[in-house]
Parts: sequence; structure tokens; C-alpha cells
Amino acid sequence: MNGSPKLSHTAALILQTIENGCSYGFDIMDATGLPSGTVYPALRRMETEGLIGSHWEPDKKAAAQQRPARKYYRVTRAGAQVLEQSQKRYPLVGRLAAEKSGR
Amino acid sequence: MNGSPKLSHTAALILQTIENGCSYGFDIMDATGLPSGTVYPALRRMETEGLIGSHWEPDKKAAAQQRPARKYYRVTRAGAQVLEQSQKRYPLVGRLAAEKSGR
DNA sequence: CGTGCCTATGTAGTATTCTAGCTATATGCT
DNA sequence: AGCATATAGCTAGAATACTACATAGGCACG
Repeated sequence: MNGSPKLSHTAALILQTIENGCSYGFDIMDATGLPSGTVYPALRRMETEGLIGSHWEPDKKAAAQQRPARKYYRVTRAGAQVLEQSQKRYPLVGRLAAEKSGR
Repeated sequence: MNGSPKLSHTAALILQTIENGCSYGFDIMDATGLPSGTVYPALRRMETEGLIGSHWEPDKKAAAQQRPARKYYRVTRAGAQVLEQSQKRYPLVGRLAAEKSGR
């Protein structure tokens, strides 16, 4: 029985960043400073593992704001459980979580 | 001209942790939650690049406290410069630095 | 109308990180 | 002695992250 998948420090940081309201790749890159070559493959893996879900923004909306379409992510129930474990394991991630709910 | 070496997010976190007063491997593992297989190789690389220096604790002192000897690290001048760049690049690392000096 | 800049996502190949283990000293339990 | 726990450092091989680059639409400049 497969103890739920454990996240690397970087993956946990990305997941917590989504939880804190950054809902698409570019926003996560901006908030964390991580490069696209880290963020996008990590998002894909976490989606495959069922920790996050995604949907594309309608073309209309993107066109109206004159920019490319965004792919939005949200944390699933399974993802929230794994994130909770990561907050205990990685103090920095735990702190980010506390700051979100805390103030 | 070799722009000074850029650090990964994890390496920057380790360097900042040393700057904040965690001076040996086990202490860094504890403060960050990172595994030994991340911390020790990273310390070695950063020492090779001249970002940190190290020295072994005298056996006497370790024996007196009934534990194995520790290898202490400190941030060099070159390391401090690279760290400063990393604080700008990675918001989380910058925040750790601010909390150290700030409050 | 070509070049550069901004947003946004994505990929190939290399470098780093992580999992799972090991070495070693000391303490305590059975 | 044998086993477990704790501190401390380290390593091999698999998994992940990073650098550098690519794609693509819209905008501005000259």
C-alpha cells in the first residue's frame, strides 16, 4: 500500500503557491522565481498523480484581454492531503501556508 | 566573463540557511527539511565553487559532548555576493534573509 | 514589415536533487 | 551480544530540476 506520494521541496513549493491563489504557470513562475522548465513539467506530473486539476481559459476571454490563453490549475482533495504532509516536512512551505490563512 | 555562478532554488535555500546561523550539515537538514542526499552534495559543490568554507570540529570537543564531530561551514565573501543575487531572484529566499536581519 | 518586447506554454539535454541505503560513535534495552 | 535509537556525514542510481531554446499572438517603434 502505497503511502501517498511524497513531494520534493520544489514540487511542494509549487503546490502551496497554487493553494495560495496563483492559478496558472506564469503566475507561479513569477511568485516563486522558478524557471518554466521546472514549473511546467512539475505541473504535469502532479496532474498525472491527481494532486491538481486543470482547465484552459476560453479563447474569447484571453482575446478580450489581448494575451495568450492561460491554463488554470486548482488543488484537488488528494493534493490538499499531500500538501498538508509537506507543510510538516518542509518548514518553509509550512510558513507560506500559515501566512496565507494567518493574517 | 563568467557571470558569477547562479544557484538553483534549493542551493540558494541552503546557502541562506548557513547565513542565518545553521553551521553544519545536520542542522541545515533540520532547518530546511531537505534530505542528507541533497544537503551534503550541494555543500560540496558550493565549497568547490568557493561560495562557502569549512572546517572540522576538534575531536575533543565532540567527544566531550558525546557525539560525532561536526563539519562547520561559513559563507565566503564570494558566497555572500551570489546569495544577494539569489535573494532577488527567489522571493522566498529573500524573505528568509529579511526575517533574519529585520525583526 | 522587420526587429524587439511582453505574455504564455512547452521541450531537449544536462545538472541537480531525492530515495534508499551505508559508515561510525554513543546510549539504552533485552 | 544483538537490536534499537540518536547524532553526524556520505554515496549510487533513479527521478527531478535547470539552462537554453522554441512556439505563438499582440503591441510598439522606425
